[in-house]
Amino acid sequence: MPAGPATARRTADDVVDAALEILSSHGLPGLSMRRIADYLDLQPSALYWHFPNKQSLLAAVSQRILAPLSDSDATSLQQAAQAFRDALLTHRDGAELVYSSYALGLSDMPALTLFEAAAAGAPEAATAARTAVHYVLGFVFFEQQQEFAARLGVIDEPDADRDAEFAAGVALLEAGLRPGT
Amino acid sequence: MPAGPATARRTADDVVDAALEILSSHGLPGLSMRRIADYLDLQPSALYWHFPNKQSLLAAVSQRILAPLSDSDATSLQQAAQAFRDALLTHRDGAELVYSSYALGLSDMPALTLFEAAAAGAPEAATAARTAVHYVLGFVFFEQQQEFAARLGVIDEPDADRDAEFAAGVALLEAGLRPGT
DNA sequence: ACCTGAACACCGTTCAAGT
DNA sequence: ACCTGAACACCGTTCAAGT
Repeated sequence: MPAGPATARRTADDVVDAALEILSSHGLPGLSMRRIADYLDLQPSALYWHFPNKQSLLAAVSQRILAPLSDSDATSLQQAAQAFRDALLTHRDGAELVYSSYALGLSDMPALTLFEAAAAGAPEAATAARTAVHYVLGFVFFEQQQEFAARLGVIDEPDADRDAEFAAGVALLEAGLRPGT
Repeated sequence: MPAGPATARRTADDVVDAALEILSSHGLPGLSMRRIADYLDLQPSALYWHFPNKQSLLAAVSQRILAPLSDSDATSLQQAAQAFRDALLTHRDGAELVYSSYALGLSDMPALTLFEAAAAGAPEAATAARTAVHYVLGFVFFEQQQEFAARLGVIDEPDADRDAEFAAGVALLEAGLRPGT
């Protein structure tokens, strides 16, 4: 039973770990196959044994970012939206990465079922769930791009009341769901 | 007064024209500086006389995509959202391009003022306008990515009732604005 | 089963130099 | 004022070959 770095072979999960690390440190534009390989002391071509291409690697990263949503016990749209946003904010550029993978049909969207459950009973539950997904993804994407721009000094300051602004948008959706209240 | 292609110098507007042409034919991933230069019979480096970098060129493209909104006479959220979506759908990957430029703070967002005007009077007009911008941008981004995936055969068919689904989301926002109706 | 090495066809950007 | 030519430091992906 040999040991040591010479036999330290990697799994697909190790690759996703490395990608998440690089995502947080360099952002989505800096998340290259070559950088992931470097981080794992591998040649870039080695990654193509674990994943057929970069998109499917990114889809696996997306799934991992959204994994915490499985443990969510949200019972209202507000709680579900907050849990979704928290998961996206955990890694730099999380919203953009998740959004692309989802739109390409390469990963499913656990937030959708969470939202549907939270809106259950309302006549427009399905529409509200989809609308909420777009809203949260869009809001956080915007939020994270602003963080990046602020770091570069391109724009002045990140908005102070982002939590309140986020909640206000969700409240509007909730109000639309219960027209008589 | 010399004539002919030897003196056919280009303006920044010509560059934006070329970029829009390439966006529609090759999509955002295919919109490279080198391809734009090729299209204009220029060296890639020539573009850097007209724009300091690719991001600012993209911001100019974004402004042109949104230009039709200035002529809009929308008086309801529904009308404003429809005009916004139409502008984004006019060019392939329009939503993604506009979204990034906007989030980076490189271009302003005419749809915001359009939405605010349409929601004027309601207590949550400002929040509704921002929420609607995220919703429309997110919806169309998703829609255009699905078109791309469908073209590749990755997913089966584009959703049939996208117009109705889009309108339903907007209706939900409008209902949230008028809680007693 | 998992990886190396080398290659292919690309990128954005800079900068001296031309006209 | 507007552009060329050449270079720099990158990309994703393929594929034969190694262990």
